[in-house]
Amino acid sequence: MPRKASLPSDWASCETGLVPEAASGSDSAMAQQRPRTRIQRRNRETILEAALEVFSQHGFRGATLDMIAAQAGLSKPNLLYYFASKEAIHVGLLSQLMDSWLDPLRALDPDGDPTLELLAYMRRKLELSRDFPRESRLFANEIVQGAPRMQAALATDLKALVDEKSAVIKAWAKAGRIADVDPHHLIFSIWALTQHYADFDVQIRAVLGEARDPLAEAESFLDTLFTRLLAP
Amino acid sequence: MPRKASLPSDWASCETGLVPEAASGSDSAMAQQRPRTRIQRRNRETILEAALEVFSQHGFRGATLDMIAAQAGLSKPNLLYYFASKEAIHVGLLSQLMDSWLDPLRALDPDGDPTLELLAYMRRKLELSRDFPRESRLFANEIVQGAPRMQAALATDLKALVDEKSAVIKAWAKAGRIADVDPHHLIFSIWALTQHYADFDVQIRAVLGEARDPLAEAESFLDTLFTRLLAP
DNA sequence: ATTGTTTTTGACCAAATGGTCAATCGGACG
DNA sequence: CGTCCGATTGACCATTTGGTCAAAAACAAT
Repeated sequence: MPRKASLPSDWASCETGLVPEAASGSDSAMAQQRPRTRIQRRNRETILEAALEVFSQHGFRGATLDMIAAQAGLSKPNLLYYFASKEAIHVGLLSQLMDSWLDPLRALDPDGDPTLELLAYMRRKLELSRDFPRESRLFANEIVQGAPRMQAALATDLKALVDEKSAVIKAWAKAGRIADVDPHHLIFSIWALTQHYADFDVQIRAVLGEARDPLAEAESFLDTLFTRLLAP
Repeated sequence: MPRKASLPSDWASCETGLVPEAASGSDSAMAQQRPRTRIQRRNRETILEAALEVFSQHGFRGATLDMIAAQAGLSKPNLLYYFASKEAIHVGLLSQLMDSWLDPLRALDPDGDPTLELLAYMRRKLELSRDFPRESRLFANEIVQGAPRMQAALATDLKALVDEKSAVIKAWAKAGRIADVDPHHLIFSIWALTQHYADFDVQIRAVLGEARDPLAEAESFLDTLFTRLLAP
């Protein structure tokens, strides 16, 4: 697993509610879409990376175009050459993120061993907290403030996926293969417990003090927790 | 338990790291301290209440003095008559909050029944999420952004209290009265799971859809979760 | 080179925002 | 009623900030 990496991206300076990478086929008609030149792709990438750093640390309002420009090593007008507005950068980041954020849940296999599948899901989420804390905080910032730019995506895509997987979990419970717990809240608990280690990092480190590895300890603790919770 | 209430407050427009209500005894020497007139107490209260509403919804940078003034029904210069600056309001709110936030943990009784005590602690925290979601979000906002105005308090008071209670829990575990889990991470898990329902409220409601009571369901789910986790 | 297109930027702008201040208001008390 | 002091505010100010624009570089293709 990579310690520091970045997730995929796309062009669209317009509002992509949560549109995946698909539907890119036609490169013909309609104004410009998707990165054209290599330099465009590179600079958009640079800007999003810089914006992630700044937005995740200061929130949307707390971040300024100047900060992002400085972080990206570009001039402010140049940012706005690639993105229509500050908001467009933020939305770009968010929609890019949403997808990768749900992948671990998508990977939950209905045909696998219930407990192992759920534990694996928890571990994958914990890895995201370890490897992509900035993404986690960006998301947290957005949600805590009422998800002004994501509500739609939450109520449609997210809900759909969670409902689907909840049905799987419910079936497992009915079959007596795991304990009979509410699937939705089980998923919430995985989110809460794993993301907490990224979002509340400062608090956790302040309490634990130096010389401890919160994420490593978390893994074994959460392993125990969910193993006991799910035991039929 | 009150559905909507407010937590205690204090004057001090200066930075009260996290000073409790105590040490108020002398009302004599030293410049003005504490509310003098009734009207002052009332207005400071009004401002803090308004600020809580605004800060918790928009974060520190996202909130403006005009918003707070409007919410409080006061003029902007009037706000600044009662508080030295925007930051002073925020700090006032935070230090006032910290205390009430830790009360549930303080109440953990070393002489009580281990499982019942921990379950009661969890329930008390969940009640805070239900009755004081704005306070929870204010706190979350601050921590997610690196706790720029609270780090000191976290590393001293919070750590001290958590360490103290962790020792109690560890003793319970050693005595075989509860399962042998890491006390710090047990406490983290209680924080994560209970605060999640306040901080990520929009997400939870978006996923569950209307006509469900997240907090009520959470109580029985978390009851099950911690009961199973702690069973010796 | 020359021309046409894409990038880049210095100089600006209007709105928002935290904060100040002198002047006014209001009520308690003599 | 008049005085005094705390409370209130309209008008202002300096800075920040998202965003624009025309002109200058870079670059690509002929």
